[in-house]
Amino acid sequence: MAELPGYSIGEISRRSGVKVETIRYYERIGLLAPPPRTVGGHRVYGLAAAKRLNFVRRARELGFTLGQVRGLLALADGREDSCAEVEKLGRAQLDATSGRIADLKRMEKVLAEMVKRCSGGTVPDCPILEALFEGPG
Amino acid sequence: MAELPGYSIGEISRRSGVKVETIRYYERIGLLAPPPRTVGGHRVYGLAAAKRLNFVRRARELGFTLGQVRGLLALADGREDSCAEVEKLGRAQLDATSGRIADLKRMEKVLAEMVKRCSGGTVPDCPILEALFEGPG
DNA sequence: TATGGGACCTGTAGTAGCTACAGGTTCAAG
DNA sequence: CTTGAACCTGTAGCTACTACAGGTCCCATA
Repeated sequence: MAELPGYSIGEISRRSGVKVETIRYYERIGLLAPPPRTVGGHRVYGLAAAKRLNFVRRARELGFTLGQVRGLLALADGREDSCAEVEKLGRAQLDATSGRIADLKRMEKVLAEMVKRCSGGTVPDCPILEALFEGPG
Repeated sequence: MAELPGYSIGEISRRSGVKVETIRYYERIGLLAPPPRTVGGHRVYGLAAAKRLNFVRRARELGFTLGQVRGLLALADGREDSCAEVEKLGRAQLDATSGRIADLKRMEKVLAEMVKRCSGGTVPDCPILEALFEGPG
């Protein structure tokens, strides 16, 4: 009976791009199933773990919260007709992202205006501070 | 000797748009000077406090961290030739904001692509989940 | 086979920036 | 004078990690 190849947490970290501490954290909060251990207590992973962690990392990079990632993983696991659900989550995330961009663009505009007004040289009263004090309330 | 008008924390909260708990929090972390109290222990503020809190709120809305806000307030207080410093902070914040927008736009693009691919109807294997599993590593 | 040192282990505490209690006191209107 | 809304303190919780401290394990080399 051939042994399955086993990977240490460090190895799986390298393969997934998720830090060792973060992997342990994910296990602690129940996002990841606890893997088997060596006699000495070290975690031993299969390649599926790296795939799963890669999924988590990607989703996090796209702005999904860990709660949402949990949902996505559940959908991915029990796969019957989950696609519509997944699409809903994806769409919601897309909307949230677009909204966040709009917010930041407004901020960017105000900041650019502030900085521009400041660039005029030495001003007695700082226009940036004025802008912050006098801005809409 | 006329008494200065005094405002309760709730009043100042309404005037500044900063929540009561948050005002107390700001005081606790030393962002705000502790105001005088009534005999019974209630905080009594002047209008300057509302102005300052308004400043903080505006700066926070523009994405400055509390540490940066602390810096801005210090610059605003000791006002001699601080304008250049303030401009530097503003410019840095502008850059950070632009960078964040660029990040989010990348995310938005990927999400939009994922969702679009999903919209084709009933698909056997969910393209969103695929994208998350198979994405760049 | 002994050993050195890097990788691993657990558990706890810290980060930002609030928010939400619990359990009590004060203030102001009626 | 009574009621009840607003205030008080102090602590714990939230998200998503990150950083220790203080120990143990694994394995390549001598």
